Amino acid sequence: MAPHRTPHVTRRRIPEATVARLPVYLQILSEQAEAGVASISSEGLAELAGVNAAKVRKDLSYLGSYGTRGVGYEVDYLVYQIRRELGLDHDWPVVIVGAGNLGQALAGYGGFGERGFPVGGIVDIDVAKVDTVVGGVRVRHIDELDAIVRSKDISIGIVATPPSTAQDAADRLVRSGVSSILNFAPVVLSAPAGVTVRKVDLAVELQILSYHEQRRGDQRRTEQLRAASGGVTPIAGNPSPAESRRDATA
Amino acid sequence: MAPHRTPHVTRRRIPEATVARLPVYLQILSEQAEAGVASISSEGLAELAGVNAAKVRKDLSYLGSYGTRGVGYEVDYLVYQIRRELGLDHDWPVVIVGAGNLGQALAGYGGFGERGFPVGGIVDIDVAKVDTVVGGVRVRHIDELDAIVRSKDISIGIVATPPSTAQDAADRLVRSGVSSILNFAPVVLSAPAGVTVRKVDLAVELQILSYHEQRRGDQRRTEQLRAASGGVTPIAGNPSPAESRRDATA
DNA sequence: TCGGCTTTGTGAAATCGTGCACGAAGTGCC
DNA sequence: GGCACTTCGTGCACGATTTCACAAAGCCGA
Repeated sequence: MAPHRTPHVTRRRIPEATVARLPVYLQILSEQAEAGVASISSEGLAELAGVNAAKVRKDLSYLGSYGTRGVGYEVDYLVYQIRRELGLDHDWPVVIVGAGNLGQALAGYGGFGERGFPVGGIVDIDVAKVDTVVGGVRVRHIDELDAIVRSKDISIGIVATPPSTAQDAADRLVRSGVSSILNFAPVVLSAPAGVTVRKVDLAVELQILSYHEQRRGDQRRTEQLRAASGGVTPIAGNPSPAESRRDATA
Repeated sequence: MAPHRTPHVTRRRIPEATVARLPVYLQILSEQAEAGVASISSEGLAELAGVNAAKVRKDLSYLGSYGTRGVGYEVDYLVYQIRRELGLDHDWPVVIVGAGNLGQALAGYGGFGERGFPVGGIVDIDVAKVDTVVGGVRVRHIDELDAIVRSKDISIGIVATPPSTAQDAADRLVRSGVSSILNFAPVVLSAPAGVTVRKVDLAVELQILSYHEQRRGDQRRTEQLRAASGGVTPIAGNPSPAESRRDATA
């Protein structure tokens, strides 16, 4: 019989929206733990995370029942549970494909290693880049991708190539055995079922902001028109009633 | 009476989920236009964007009725309409706060300017960084933020500081008159109503992937157990039936 | 002009995510 | 031990989003 590592029976599936919020809670809770806070209420956590308290409770309820009524949640234990659920009880080395501007920045950005995702390798197709060192890691040729992935048992790959070669990069990653891909190239990648792909597109984020800016402009213009045309003068309402904050991802 | 610039009466509000997809369609359509494709069906666009065709039609319907039944959509016209709706008919200069690793990479990443978001300025609080040049832009001191924002009429700010100073950076941006913020720091920013905040957190993205990886591992272990315990042997089912692809943002 | 074919635009149903409201459970004071 | 108070866990209603299904519309060849 296989040794029973953790008694971690796959509990009910966690909704994607919740999964996207857990890392945020984790971040906040870690800070609180650091600051010596021992327990926190759903209200308190909600405040810090900028969400509704009921949502926090519902989210946490997917982990099981780890709160104490009348008291709140024990910070340390919550940190432990969330880390376990997210699979953060061990490191996940990542490999970066593309050592251009973005790839270098990602490799140089210490934040990954600290948070459990050390850069296990960075590769590029351009031989001129090979053997240069970025963020303490030597760039290797993309043909070595297989060897790197296998030797370090990597399952997460990061695509940081120009758009034209992104699909090729993804295909190579999949062939090497990677099953999760974080794509920074502004293209839609296709991958076989069983491989999770997430995309981060900076220009898309800015375009979404642009939409809201545009909309604000329209609104102001419309209001000015209405005011100028001598209708009922609005009595200093909120400058913008709707959306107050938005947190992305998901 | 105010001059009637565009006959752009604020049409019905576009759902946030749709707004997040429009930039992706735009990207694809621009490529198609480039390649000489004159018209495209919802089916074709859906295929390229990795979404459902009905969704594409509904999304586009929020722009008005720009398709021709039996034929499809005229690519050029669609590009024009989406750009207009997203407010991309003019540039939106941005200001970057924080000239560290990430700030430099963002400034150096040419993709912004090309897609309508030129870097109008980059500031840092550290005088040692001031006057260095990154991506063709001279770093200036954060005290000059006001002047930069006003002189270039900037409404979008990018926070690329360490987490500890991110809220301060955001506050300064708001005080300078910026009304949209893209936050790269791993903290939850608070901002007054009327200011749109979006967050991009690379570690969060990786943690979401980690969750899925973890889950896959659990599943495989469970299957092995089931198989080993001598039940009905499954006849080579899909290694992982569920999720095939996911595109991020929002 | 007509009939067959394609593809859009959109009601309606199904699904997913959010927030309220409240019973249940625990704490601490008297 | 009992009472007042706090905070969790969750059923339920509501709103947003997705998907289906199909009538309406346009194209084209006969």
